[in-house]
Amino acid sequence: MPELPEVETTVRGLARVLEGQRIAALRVNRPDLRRPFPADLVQAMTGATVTGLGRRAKYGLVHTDRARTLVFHLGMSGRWRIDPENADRHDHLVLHTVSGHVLALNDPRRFGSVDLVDSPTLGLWPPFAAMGPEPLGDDFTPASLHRALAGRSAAIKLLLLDQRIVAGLGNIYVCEALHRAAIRPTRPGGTVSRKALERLVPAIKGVLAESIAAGGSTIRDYAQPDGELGYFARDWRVYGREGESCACGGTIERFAQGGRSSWWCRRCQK
DNA sequence: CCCTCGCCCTGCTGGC
DNA sequence: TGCCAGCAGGGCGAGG
Repeated sequence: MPELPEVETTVRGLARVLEGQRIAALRVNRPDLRRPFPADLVQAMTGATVTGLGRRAKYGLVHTDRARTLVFHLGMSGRWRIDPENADRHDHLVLHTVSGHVLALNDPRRFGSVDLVDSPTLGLWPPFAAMGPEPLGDDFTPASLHRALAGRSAAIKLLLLDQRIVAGLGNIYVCEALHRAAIRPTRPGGTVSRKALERLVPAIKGVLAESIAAGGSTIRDYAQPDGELGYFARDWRVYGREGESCACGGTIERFAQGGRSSWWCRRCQK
C-alpha cells in the first residue's frame, strides 16, 4: 500500500469532496478484498453524512453521523478515484454523494480492506489496539523509540516496519530514513545508540513530512485520488536506486531482508 | 514474548 | 513477439 504519506494525501483529497456530504448510494462490485466487506455496509452507510476524514497509521477513517466509522486500508495497490471518467474493473466499492460526486475504491491486488468500526471505541479495534505511536506525533521521540527497541535483537529495518513499534512506516520510508540517519539496516534494534536515535527520529519525521508536502510518492499504480501525481519519488535517495551513486560517493546496494528488498549505502550507513 | 517465514492477489517488467 | 520468472508500497498466522 501506499504508506503513511500516500494515505495522508488520499485522506486530504477525499476530504475536499466528502466532508459534510451525504452519501446517496453505495455500490459494491466485489465485496472480498483482504477480508469480506461488512455484510451491512450498504445499509449502514446509505444516507449517512460524512462528518470528517482522518488517518491512523496507514488506515483512512471516514467519520459519519452514524455510530460507526468506515475504516479503509489501501493494501499494496489501493487508491480512491474521484469522479472517474470511466468505470474500471477494479473499482470494488463506489460511493455517490448527494452533491453528485463519485468515489471509487480501486484495488487491483485486493490486499486492501473496508471495515465499519464502532466510533467511540475505535482505538480498541484489534488492528489499532496494539499499535505504536504515530511517527509524526509528539509522543514519538528518541526516548520512546529507545524504550521500544530495548532488548530487541531483530534488525532495525524490520523493527521499524513493525506497526507496534511505530505505526505508519513501510518499506520506502524506512529505507530512506535509515539512510538519512546513517544507520545500517541490519543493525540489531537494541544496539542502535541513543545518539543514532537522535538522528533517526528526526529523519523519519522529516522524510514523511517532505513526502506529504510533495503529495506523496508516485509508485506504479499509485496516484492521488484526483489523478494528480505525487512527486516525492524523485527525492528518494536509496529506494530503488541499486547501483547508483550515493551522495557520499559510495554505491547503493540492494539485499533481501525479511523477504523484502532493502536499499542502503555501506559507505555512510554504519 | 520474540523471530522468521510464507502466503494472500494481480499486474508489470525484464530477460530469454 | 511470446512466455515466464521475479518483483511490487502490507499484514497476518503458523511454527520454532
